[in-house]
Amino acid sequence: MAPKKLKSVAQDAAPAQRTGAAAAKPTKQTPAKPRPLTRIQREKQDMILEAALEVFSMHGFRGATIDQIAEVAGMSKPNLLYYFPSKEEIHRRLMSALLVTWLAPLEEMRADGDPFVEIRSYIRRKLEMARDFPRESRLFANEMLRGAPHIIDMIAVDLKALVDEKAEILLGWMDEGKLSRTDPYHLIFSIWATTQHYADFDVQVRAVLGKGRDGEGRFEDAARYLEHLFLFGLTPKTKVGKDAD
Amino acid sequence: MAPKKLKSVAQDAAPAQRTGAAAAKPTKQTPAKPRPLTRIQREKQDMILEAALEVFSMHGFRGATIDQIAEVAGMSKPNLLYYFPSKEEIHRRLMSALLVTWLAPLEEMRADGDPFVEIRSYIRRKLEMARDFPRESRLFANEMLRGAPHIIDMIAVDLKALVDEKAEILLGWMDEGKLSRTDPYHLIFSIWATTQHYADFDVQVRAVLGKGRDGEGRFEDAARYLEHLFLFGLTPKTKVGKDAD
DNA sequence: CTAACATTTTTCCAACTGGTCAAAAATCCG
DNA sequence: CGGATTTTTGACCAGTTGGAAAAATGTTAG
Repeated sequence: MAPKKLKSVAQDAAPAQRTGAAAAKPTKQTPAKPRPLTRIQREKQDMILEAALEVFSMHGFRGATIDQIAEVAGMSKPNLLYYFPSKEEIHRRLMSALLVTWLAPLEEMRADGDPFVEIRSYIRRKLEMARDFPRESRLFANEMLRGAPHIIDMIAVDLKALVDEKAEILLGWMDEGKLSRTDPYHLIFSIWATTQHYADFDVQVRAVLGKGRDGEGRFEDAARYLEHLFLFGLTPKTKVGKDAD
Repeated sequence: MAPKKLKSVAQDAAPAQRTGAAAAKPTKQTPAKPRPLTRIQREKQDMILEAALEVFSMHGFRGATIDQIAEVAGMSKPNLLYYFPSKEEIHRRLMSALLVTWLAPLEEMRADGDPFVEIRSYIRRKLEMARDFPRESRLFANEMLRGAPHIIDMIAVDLKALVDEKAEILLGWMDEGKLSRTDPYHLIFSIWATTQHYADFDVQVRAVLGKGRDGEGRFEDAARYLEHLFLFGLTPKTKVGKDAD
């Protein structure tokens, strides 16, 4: 229930070395002595990334400004730029951390589990993410809307591989008659779409549902509905006799 | 199949009267003599709106620039500003036209039709819109992601009213036992989510599905899958015996 | 042709943008 | 303490942004 903090994003990228052209070595990677990176540095970087998440997720990359991010992070623009070399770099860091987080729930789907249990808990995990990390969801959506310029590669490689793998599992279940036969890819798409909708289109959901039944109640309604939609939609005809509530 | 042009958006807003403070009357509306608006003016305005749709739908309001819109529209920035007083106004026009278009498919859902036929064709209409008007879908999504600052009122009033009405219809069908009993609001949300996903997350869908099966095939797969998902998920237990396909 | 009008282009501007830099201020550490 | 280092700040810059003015160029009716 309590939104556990996402794994800290910071890892290296020491403050911009300003001493001469020291760090200017265009060796692409500069792993020569990553310099431990003090606790304060990590904290500040996290504050910046947190603020950047807030701003990027609302306005997209181009619509966000460094000043705005700096203000939300509670520091001056030059100070922020002391910790990150550029706006792009902040975004990059945010995106690569996000991708890991975003793929995790699907990775957990196990071939040796019960199909319905696996799918149900996958849906629930995704729905929880939409509830607990709406900004991450919007950040992702913003990137997608723009054609995913910064992550298209990872999408086309890592994500595709993962989905291929899970689609195979789903197909296996269908072959065994444990699952109604449909397109496993579009099945996954529909889980993504329906769950993330509650984060990305939150305003609309709120406005349409009105005041009553907010927060947790809303979430439970959505969870119950989606469960109904997917499970009964996927129940193979042979097992249909089951009369659940 | 051929994406029929959306209704022309232009309606009034004559070229910015520059003669003195003529049009400066801050009376909010300036309907005093709308001036017929020549064919050429309407064409130019449409070109601008078309270009603006292209740009706004990719970069969001803040991320889009007038220069960019002007370039896409094939004219200079001041020339564009001759037809529209400001960037905001262009966006406003685009949004209000969009809302009408966006609500239309749901309005067609009739209480006196067959539930499954009605829902099926609603899904198909929405899916066709995602295919034929992806930019409109993304424009809408972009606005939602930012909290819908420009259309929250219409969402909370007109859209809500429409959804309330249709939810009532769905509830009626459920009462009559023609539809499995679930939350009608979340049902509508899930239709929106699953169909618009194909426009908004097109890059991802493409990347995951890979080269093969693009365009029409893709669309048909999605349509077939969604039909399966929703219809079987909504089939009341009493009618379940039907062994399709 | 020409006056009245519609359209387009050129020039300009103030505010904002991402980003730099040197100096000041904090902090660390022996 | 005092020097070295890290962090923060203020001034600054070149390019971009939304937009205004006005001059220049059509266009059209009489």
